[in-house]
Amino acid sequence: MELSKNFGHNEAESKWYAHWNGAGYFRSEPDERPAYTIVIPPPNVTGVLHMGHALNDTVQDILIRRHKMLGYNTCWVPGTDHASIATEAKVVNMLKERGIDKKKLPRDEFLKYAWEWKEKYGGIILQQLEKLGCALDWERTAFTMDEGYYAAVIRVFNELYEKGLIYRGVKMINWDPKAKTALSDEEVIHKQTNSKLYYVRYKLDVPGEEYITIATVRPETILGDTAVCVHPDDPRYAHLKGKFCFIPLINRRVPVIFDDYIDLEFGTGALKVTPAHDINDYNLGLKHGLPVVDTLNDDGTMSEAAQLYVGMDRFKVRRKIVEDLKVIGALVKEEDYVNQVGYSERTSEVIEPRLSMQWWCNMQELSKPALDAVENNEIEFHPAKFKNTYRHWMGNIKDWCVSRQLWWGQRIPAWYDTEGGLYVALNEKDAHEIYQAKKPGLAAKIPELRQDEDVLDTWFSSWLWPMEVFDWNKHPENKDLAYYYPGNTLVTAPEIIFFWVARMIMAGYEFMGKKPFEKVYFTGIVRDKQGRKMSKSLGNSPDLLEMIENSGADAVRFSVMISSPAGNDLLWDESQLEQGRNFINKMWNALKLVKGWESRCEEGLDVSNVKFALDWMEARVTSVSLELGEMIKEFRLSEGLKTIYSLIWNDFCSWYLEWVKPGLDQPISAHVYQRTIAVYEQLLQLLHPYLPFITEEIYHLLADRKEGDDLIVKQLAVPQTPDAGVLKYGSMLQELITAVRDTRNKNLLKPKDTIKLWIDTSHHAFYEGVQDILRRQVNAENIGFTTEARPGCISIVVQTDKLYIEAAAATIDTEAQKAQMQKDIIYFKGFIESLDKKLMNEKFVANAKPEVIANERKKRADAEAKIQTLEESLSLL
RNA sequence: GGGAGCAUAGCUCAGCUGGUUCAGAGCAUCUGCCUUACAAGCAGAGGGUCCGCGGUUCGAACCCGUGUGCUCCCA
Repeated sequence: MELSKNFGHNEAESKWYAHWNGAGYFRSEPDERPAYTIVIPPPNVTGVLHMGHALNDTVQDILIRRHKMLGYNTCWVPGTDHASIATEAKVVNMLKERGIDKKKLPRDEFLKYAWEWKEKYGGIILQQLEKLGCALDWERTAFTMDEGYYAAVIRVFNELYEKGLIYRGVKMINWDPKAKTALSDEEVIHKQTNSKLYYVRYKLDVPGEEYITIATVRPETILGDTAVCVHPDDPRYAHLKGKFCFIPLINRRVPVIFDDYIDLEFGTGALKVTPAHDINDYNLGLKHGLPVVDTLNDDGTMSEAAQLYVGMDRFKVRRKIVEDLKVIGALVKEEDYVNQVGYSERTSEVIEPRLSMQWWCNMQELSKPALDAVENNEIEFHPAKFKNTYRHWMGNIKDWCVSRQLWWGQRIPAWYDTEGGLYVALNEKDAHEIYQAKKPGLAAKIPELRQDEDVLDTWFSSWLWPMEVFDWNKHPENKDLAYYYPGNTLVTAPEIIFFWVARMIMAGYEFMGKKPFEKVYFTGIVRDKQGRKMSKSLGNSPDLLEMIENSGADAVRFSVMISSPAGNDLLWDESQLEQGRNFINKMWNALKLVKGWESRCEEGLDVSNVKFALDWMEARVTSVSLELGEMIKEFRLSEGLKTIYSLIWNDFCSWYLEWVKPGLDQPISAHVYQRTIAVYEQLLQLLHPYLPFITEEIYHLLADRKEGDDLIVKQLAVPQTPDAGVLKYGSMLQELITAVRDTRNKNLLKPKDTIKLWIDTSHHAFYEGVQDILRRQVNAENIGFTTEARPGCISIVVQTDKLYIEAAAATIDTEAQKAQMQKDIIYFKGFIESLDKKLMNEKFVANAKPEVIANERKKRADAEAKIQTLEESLSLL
C-alpha cells in the first residue's frame, strides 16, 4: 500500500471519531471494573469553545483515555450549562435585532425563544468537543435545565428553606442595570478605573457662611445622601457635633455624624453617607438610624426620589450634576483618581450597590464539611497552593444571593397570597395545600397564589452537577450514582474555585453525604505570547474550529499541552502549533520508513549486529513508561508529553531507527522488523491520550488489525524494571557517536569522507556488540582495537576510552588536540581539588550521609581515571 | 489595605527531601549538509553573577531574612 506524503488529518479525524463512537468505546455502563469518572465542566450555551476549553477538555480527554488503557471503566459525562444571565442577555439581543422587545413578551413566549437558542448553540458546542476528539459518553449528555435537573434544583431549594438556610430579605446587593438583576459578589469583577474625585462643599446649618467639604467619585449619589460623617477624633470637625448641613441642589437638611469608621487621610476626612447606594454607607446608616433614599431605578436612571434628573441615566447625571454644582459654587475642585470599580462579569456594565429584596442562602453550616475535606486532603487540590485561596474564602464566607431578576432559569418555588403570605413548595399544588391549611378563610375567598417572578442563580443549579448527571433526585438509589459517584477528578479553571468548585463540594456533602470528587486539577489560563489573557475584546484568541480544520485536532492538542506547566498559565503561541505539526509529520515519516521494510523482510538473518539497538530501545520504552505513569498521576501532563515527544523523536527516530536501518536495498531481519513494529506500537500507546488521531491511524497502518483491535482500548502492559546496564551502555554509545561526529566536524571532514576508527578500551564486549552500529553512524569503513597510540590519527578521549580517528581527507591539527586535552585535564584537576577539599573536611565526613560520601569518592576515582587517560593520550601526541 | 505566588540560557519552563557527572530541556540562534522516512528535515555547536544583598550550613539555584520587580485572588 502506498502511503501519502503527509498525514491527512481531516479525513482521519472524522473517520476515527466515528469509528470509536460507533464501536461504543465512549459508552460506559457500570460493571465489575473500577470506575474512573469525570464530569465535564459544562460550557455555557452562549457561544463557542475557546482556547481555554481546548486546554481544559484536552486535559480531561488525556486522563480519560489514559485510564481507559489502564483498565478502568471510564465515564466522561458531557453537558452544557444554561448560564442564566449570559444566555438571557444573548436572547434579548437576538430579539432586539429581530425587532422584538422582551418587555412586551409574556414569560412563556420568551422562554420559547431561549430554548430555541439553547438547542442551536448548545448543539454547536457539543460538536466542537467532538472535533477536539473528546471521548465523551454522549448518551449521558446533560443540561442544567433538563426537566429532571430542574426538579432537583427545586427540591434542593425546598430542603434548604425548610432547614432555615434559605431566606428572603432586604440587603445591599450588586445590581446590574443592564441585565436588571442582582448578582452575587463572585459575579462582580473589580477593575482599576481612571475616575475623577470631586470635592463638593455642603453648607452647614450654622449662622454665617460655613461649609463642610466632602470628596466623592460618584457625585450623582449626592441626591441620596442622608448624612455627612467625620471621625470623632478629627480636630477639624470637632465643633460640628450635633450640627446639620444641606445637600446642595436639593437642600435636604442632614446631620453631621461621627464614626471612627472614617479614614482621616482620605479626601477631606468628611464622608457623604448614601445608605441606599453603598454597602459601607448602608452599615453606617443602620448604626446611626439614617433614612434610606433610593435614587436609582432598576435600569440605572434616576428615580423620583432623586428629585432632580429623574429618568436620566446615572452617567449622564454624573456629568450634569458636576456642571450644576459648579454653577452654584458648590464644586471646590476635581482631581484624577484611580479606583476600583465593580463590573458585571456577564454584561460588563458598571455595578450599582443597591438595597433589594432577594433570596439568600446561609453558607455557614454548609461550608464546614467542605472546608474540612480540602483541609485534610480528603479532596486533593492540584496544585496544592489553591488550598490557601479556598481556605481563605471558605473561612470568610458570606450569605449567597441566589435570586436573579431573570426568566431563563429555575423559577423560585415560592408563592404569595394577597396578604403577602409566603409558601415555599415543590410545586404550585403543594403550595396551595399549605395555603389552604394555613389560611382557610382567605383561601376560600381568593384562592389564587402568585409565584415569585425571579429565577435562581445558575450556580445554584450547577453545584448539583456531579450528582444530578447521574439522576440523583429521582432515583437516589440508582446503580449509576452508586458506581460513578464520587467522580475521580474535576478539571477546571481556578477562576471558578468559589463559583463552582467550593459549592459543588458543599452540595456533595449536604445532599449526598459524600464528596463529589477525589481530586481537583486546576489548569492555568491561556494567554497570548505577550502574557495577555485571551479574550474576544482583545481579538487575540484564535478561532478554535478554524485551527482544528487547518492544523488538525492533534496539533491543536499538542500546542496547548506542550506549553502548559502543571497549574500555571500557559503562553500560547502559533509556533507551538507548528511544532505539533512537525512532530506528527515526523511520526508519519517514521511509519513510511518502517513500512518500507515490510517487503524486504527475511527470516533467519543474523541479528547480532543490531541486537543491542533492540534491547536498548525496549529498555528505553520501559523506562519512560514508568516515568510517564508517575507524571500523569501527579498531573505533570506537559512534562509527560515532552518526555514522550523526546522518546519518539530522539530515541526512536534519531537513534534507534538509524541503528537498525538496513543498507540500501538490503534485506531486514523479520525478527528485527517485528520487534520494531512492537516498539512503535508501544510508543503510540503511550502517546495516544495526547494525540489520539494520528496514533490510531498509524496503529492501523502498521499492521492489519482484527476487528476490535483498536489503540484506544488497547491495554497498557505493566512495565517491568528496565535493564540499567543496557541503558548506561546506550548513553555511552551515543556519547561515542557524538564525539566522533563532533571531531569530524571540527576537522572539516565531509559527511561522505570515510574514516578508520581505532579504539583503546577495556570494554571489548560492549564494543563488539555495537561495532557495526558505531561504524555506520560515524561513516567509518573500519573499526579496530589497539593498545597503543596510532600515529597520524586524530586522538580523542571518551569517558576512559581512547579513540584514534584515521582520515585521509583531514588536516590534522595536533596543537588543537593538545590544547583541548590540556583544558580538560585542568578542569578535572580542579574538580578533584574541590572533591578533596570536601572529603578532607572532617565536618563533611562526619555529617554527610554515607551514600553521599561514597558518591563523592566515586566521582573522584572517575575523574582520576579520566585524567590518567587524557595524560596518556597527550603524551603520545 | 489583606492574602497567595513567581523571578534559572534570547523565549517558555524542569530542577522532588540542600551534596559540581544539576546548572538542564524544548523552542529560537549559529555552522555544515538536498546522506537510500522526513529541508515540516539531518549532523554538530555556542549561550546562564540560577533577580540584588545578608544569613544558616562542612556545602545553597534549593533553607531563612531583607530589598527590588512582576502576576493573581480578596476587600
